[in-house]
Amino acid sequence: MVVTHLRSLQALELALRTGSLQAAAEVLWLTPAAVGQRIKALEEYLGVDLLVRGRSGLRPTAELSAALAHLRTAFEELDAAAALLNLQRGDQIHLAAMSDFVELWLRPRLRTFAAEHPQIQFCINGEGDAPLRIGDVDCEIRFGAEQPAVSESDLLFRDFVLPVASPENAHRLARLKPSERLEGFPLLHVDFYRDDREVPNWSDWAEAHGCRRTDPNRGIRFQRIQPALEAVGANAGVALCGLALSRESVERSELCFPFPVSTGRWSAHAFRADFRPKSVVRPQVKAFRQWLLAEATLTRDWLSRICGVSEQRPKPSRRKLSR
Amino acid sequence: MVVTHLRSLQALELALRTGSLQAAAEVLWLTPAAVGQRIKALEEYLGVDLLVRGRSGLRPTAELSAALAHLRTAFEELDAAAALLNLQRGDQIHLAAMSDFVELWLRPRLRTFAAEHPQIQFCINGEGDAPLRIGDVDCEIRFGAEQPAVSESDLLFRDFVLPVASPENAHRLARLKPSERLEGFPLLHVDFYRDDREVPNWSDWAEAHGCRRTDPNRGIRFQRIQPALEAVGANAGVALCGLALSRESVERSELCFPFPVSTGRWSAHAFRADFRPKSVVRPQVKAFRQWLLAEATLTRDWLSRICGVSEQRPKPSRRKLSR
DNA sequence: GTGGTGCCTAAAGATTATCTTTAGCATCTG
DNA sequence: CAGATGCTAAAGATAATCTTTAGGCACCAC
Repeated sequence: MVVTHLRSLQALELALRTGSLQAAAEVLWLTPAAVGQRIKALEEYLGVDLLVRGRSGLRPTAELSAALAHLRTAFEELDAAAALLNLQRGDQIHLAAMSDFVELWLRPRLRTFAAEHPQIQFCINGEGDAPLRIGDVDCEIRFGAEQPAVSESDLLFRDFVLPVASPENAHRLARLKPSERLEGFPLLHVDFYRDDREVPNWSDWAEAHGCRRTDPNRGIRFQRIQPALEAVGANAGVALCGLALSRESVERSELCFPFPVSTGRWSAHAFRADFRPKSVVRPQVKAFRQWLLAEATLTRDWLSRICGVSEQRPKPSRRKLSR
Repeated sequence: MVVTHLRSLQALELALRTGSLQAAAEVLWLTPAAVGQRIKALEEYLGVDLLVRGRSGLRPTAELSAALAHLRTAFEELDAAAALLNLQRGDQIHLAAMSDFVELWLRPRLRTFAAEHPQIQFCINGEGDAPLRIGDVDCEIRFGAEQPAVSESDLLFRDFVLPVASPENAHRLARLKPSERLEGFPLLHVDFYRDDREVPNWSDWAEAHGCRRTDPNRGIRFQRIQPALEAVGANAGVALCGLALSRESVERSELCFPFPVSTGRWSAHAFRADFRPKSVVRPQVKAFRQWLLAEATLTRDWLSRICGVSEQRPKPSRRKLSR
């Protein structure tokens, strides 16, 4: 009187709807083998074959076809109920990330991930496809020091900070002797890196590289990277800023280096992703994390190439990221 | 996009339909605690209460009530599909048992079990509520020796064999000296016990108890107990037959003992129930087994009282029979 | 043919989910 | 107030379920 093998029935219906065990497996976030097992378990229980596995898709057997219509509507109804209950929450990933990171780095790259996983919805800092659910962040991305207390913390990349300018300004500065370039030139201050012990402010930098400048700490201050870069682009001055989030601008030569790359410094802090342990078991989150680390590696490698000096590699906190 | 927590949703819907976790637990063949856990797991996943546990039944919360209609139809459809797939097989118990045992002992007693478990259907020797499925017997009941190879074999009870007669004949015989009672009196032979080394035939019995009788092995022979007892009841003669299946006849004095009970013998063989290992895990089968053993114990105890001599107790093959 | 690819299956072991058990608490009832 | 009834909590046991890895089979291109 009570239906058993609910998961088997679900796999069965989905396999027929999608046309293959593989496709069903993808939707169910399982391996194809698992889907086959689900179905086989039911077939063995009933002692009857339910699915004809042929080339060019799957077909229901005669025994099944009578019941198939009921199965379809049943799972349609369940989908409807699930939608009302917001049960598809599993497909939603909630991020909290600094807006610089989101706007400059994450959002442009996220398109590739979204293309591969159309059903996954994001809620980033409370906005996005997925509705906001307070206190329910799956992953927080920050720029800071290691926090040993946070178990599932991935180091994405450190930043590489050096003077940057617009092409015009860089060209203008290039005509001056390095030691004279800053004198009288407007300096932009990015407070984003203020707490990083390795990142110099203009005063430190000028002194370290024998560059003359009066009142090196005066000038416009920016809390965030993006407005600072915009100011740089608007020829407002030269900024001491990290490149990690600006690969595209650098590659399009919108952002230039008025001083040798060797005058730059790796940050002590790094962009890090902290995953909630409870979230990290979800296959959707696993997939996102895997993708995030892969993208971060690309950025890290690019940075290393740019600055000519390999960043000290972080000890990779190896964790199973498989499905 | 794919519904998770199917079992939780099932428990939820069922709890609301039946009005209590307990009732739902019974239908699901679970403990109430398990049903509560299922529902709670979903509530915790969603971060929302779904069920108001109040006195006088359960109520859905506002969050749930919108989805409830969909859940209902979903599980109705699943029930329909399950019916077509014969998925309710779990509620069917298939028995193979000697017809004597079925007709004389099991069938009258089975009413009490059926009353407690209305949803369970039986298929006994191919007949009954449940459709026949060959090669799919959950339990076989036989009269025979222990078979060590059969793991899940329960000893129900041994038989106690002694001369039995109808009230009339018993009364008639009582007027003769014990040693003369059989001479000229028709003897009925029950071949049911033929292979049992402990059960005497009339020849053995007559000799053992100093009872004169010419040609003690002649007379009508019966393969089964029931026809033999019917013949006894029809005053066809006196039979050497076991009592285990005949409690009701004895208690209604339809079956009498023309000789002292001390002339009876316990059978070496016993009525045994062999459960298929695969079946014995099913809660329905567990429930039946438990009931069967309890009923068997009643019969064994009654037999012991009747014959005044305690049967040697079988070593109880202790196995977990709990839900 | 021959090798490659896509898709399903098999077997094993690992990992979870799920259940039972036992105890506890609150509410209702006599 | 004692006793029932019904839900909940925590722990441990059990069983379902998944991943992994390997292998088979059909199809297809070369």
